[in-house]
Amino acid sequence: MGEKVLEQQQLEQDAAEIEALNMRLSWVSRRRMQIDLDAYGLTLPQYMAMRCMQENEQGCSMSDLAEASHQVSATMTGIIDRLADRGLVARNPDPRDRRALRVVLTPAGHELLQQVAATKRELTLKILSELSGEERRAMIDSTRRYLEVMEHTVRSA
Amino acid sequence: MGEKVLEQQQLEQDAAEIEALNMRLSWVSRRRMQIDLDAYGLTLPQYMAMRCMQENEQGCSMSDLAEASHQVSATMTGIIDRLADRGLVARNPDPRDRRALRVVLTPAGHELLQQVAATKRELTLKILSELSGEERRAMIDSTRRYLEVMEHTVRSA
DNA sequence: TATTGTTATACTCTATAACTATA
DNA sequence: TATAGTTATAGAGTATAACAATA
Repeated sequence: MGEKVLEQQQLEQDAAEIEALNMRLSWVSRRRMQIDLDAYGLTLPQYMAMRCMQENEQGCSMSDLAEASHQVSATMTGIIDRLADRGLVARNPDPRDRRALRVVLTPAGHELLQQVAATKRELTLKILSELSGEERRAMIDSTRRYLEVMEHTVRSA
Repeated sequence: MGEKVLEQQQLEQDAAEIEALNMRLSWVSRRRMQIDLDAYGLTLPQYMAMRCMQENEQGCSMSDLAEASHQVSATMTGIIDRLADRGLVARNPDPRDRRALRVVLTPAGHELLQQVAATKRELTLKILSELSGEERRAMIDSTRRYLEVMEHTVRSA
């Protein structure tokens, strides 16, 4: 009975720990984002859609938006309806394809996203101020590494 | 112009990086949990409620369950209704207080949770097998540290 | 024929307000 | 009077299936 058995035990123990931490992290980070967005009357799917438009100056098709948030396009219709009702986004025709749309942020939409960003930045800086520079780097590196493997398994699922 | 300015720039840059990573992590870990649960026809709120009962042998009151998932009790009624319809949980009377309930897992509920745990464990081990023991420890430590500060800011929000 | 997007429908989660039964 | 839980109601997100317009 050797190192291999001990190694396996350690692996199982780490797995249990990772699972517990991940469940809490999943909850708390979702909760944290929702708190940030509540103040602006935005839901998470709405924010995700707006961020997608922010990164594409020429706008996004409904299919683009659906794919970016891993949803079917029928779901996206309702989300964009509600954002459009509030004047945060607009459905423009696609000059290249008369079936498609170019959904874009309105000036009000851009303005709102900037306010959200400022709020989030303030809270992030508050968190980070409790950590040393080294701790921050360690956190960033291991989070990135963790994401890599996580995203790999989600994609292949 | 000295170290302080450079430090501040580094802090801002780290903040931007943390925010981007956190958003992806929030999404991917939620997605990952949902994939695991889909196979068993469970939603995330249902699973959270069942886990709460699993950790309390004598059962949970509706208020306990609501508080644990940060929801109002009226929301919990619907979630427990659906679990009870499937025979996974049961509403028992509380002998101490005739207003209250002791919601418990049925044998079928326990059985299902064990199947879910096995599935999750298998995937977790697959992820961890791609990392060295040192990498795993680093990940666990920094995730725990990250959670600490995150949970602190969520609680105080 | 295939694709883009919407409509119709149904289910789950979420919250608020009104209510019943008990403490 | 206060608390535990449900019901009624409304709105948001999610998916599937059927559909219109266009490619």
